[in-house]
Amino acid sequence: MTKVKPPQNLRSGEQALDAIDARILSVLDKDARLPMSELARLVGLSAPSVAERVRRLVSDGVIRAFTVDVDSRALGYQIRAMVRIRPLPGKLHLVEKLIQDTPQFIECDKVTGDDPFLARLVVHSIEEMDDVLEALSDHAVTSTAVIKGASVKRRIPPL
Amino acid sequence: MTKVKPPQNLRSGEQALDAIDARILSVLDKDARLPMSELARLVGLSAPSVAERVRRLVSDGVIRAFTVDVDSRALGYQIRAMVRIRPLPGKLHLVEKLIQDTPQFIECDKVTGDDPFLARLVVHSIEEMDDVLEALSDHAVTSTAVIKGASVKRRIPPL
DNA sequence: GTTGAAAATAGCACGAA
DNA sequence: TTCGTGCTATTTTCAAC
Repeated sequence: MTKVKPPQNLRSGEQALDAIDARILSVLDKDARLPMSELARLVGLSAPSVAERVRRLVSDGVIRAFTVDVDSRALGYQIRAMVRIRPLPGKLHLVEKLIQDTPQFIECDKVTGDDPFLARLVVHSIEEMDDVLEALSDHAVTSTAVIKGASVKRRIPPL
Repeated sequence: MTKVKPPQNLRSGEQALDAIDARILSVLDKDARLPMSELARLVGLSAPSVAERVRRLVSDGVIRAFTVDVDSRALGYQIRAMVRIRPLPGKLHLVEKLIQDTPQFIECDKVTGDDPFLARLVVHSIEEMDDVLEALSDHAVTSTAVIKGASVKRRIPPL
């Protein structure tokens, strides 16, 4: 039996992106405020064409939003950490709500495995980190890994 | 001895953001392509004023970039996972390079603790996940937690 | 997808609070 | 300093092709 690469799994009703869409995404990923006129120049199309393509990428859900990359350190949050959170029996939903209501958790995924939550935490100081984690300690066990740096900065998936 | 809340830790030469800057960040976080004129309307200032503030936020490094939030699922990457990666002795840098050279890893933090790397993985299928993880298996031990959903979608830190 | 015109927007200089 | 006004250049949008 020959092993074959599976085809790209596209959601129903979708078209694969062509090379120009890929370039558009790549350029917008670096600077989403680029004027359509210049984006057009970069991808070798007219401005109305790229504007239409961008609109299509948005309505297709490929582009979920145009947003800003905010540097939490520039805001004084000098410590970042990834926190694995394991609620005590019966406390899953309470803990999830606590996480959501703690603004220092700027991201939290629900995952499989021993620890149902994996959250990204930003704090100004070790003391603040302790405050946040202690607030969970009656309801969950946490494992904290301080972020020392990034090997891969957020990037778009291969197109 | 009285315990006091530490002051907000600002980087040297920086000013705290005022309420209007906070609103600007909050609005741009939702739609970074908003015209300055409308952003101005939303925060109650004139267009040149907000444009100047946005420029200042960029040059101060608070806004690192304007970018797009791309939905990996809309691109066919139907499985996301967080992978903890522990290189075998002496293979730290080799493994880091392997991660960087694997485009399905769309993010990777270097963290303290038993597992030096924590990476976000997107794949089209379980088979593709196996391919990616197997490529690491000679040089590292991995622990994979499949993402079932998000409790907290990426948001900006409290201002 | 392209071109060209109209409308909206951004950028700049200057004045006011 | 920080914000507002008026002008000009650029950009976006919509039409027709």
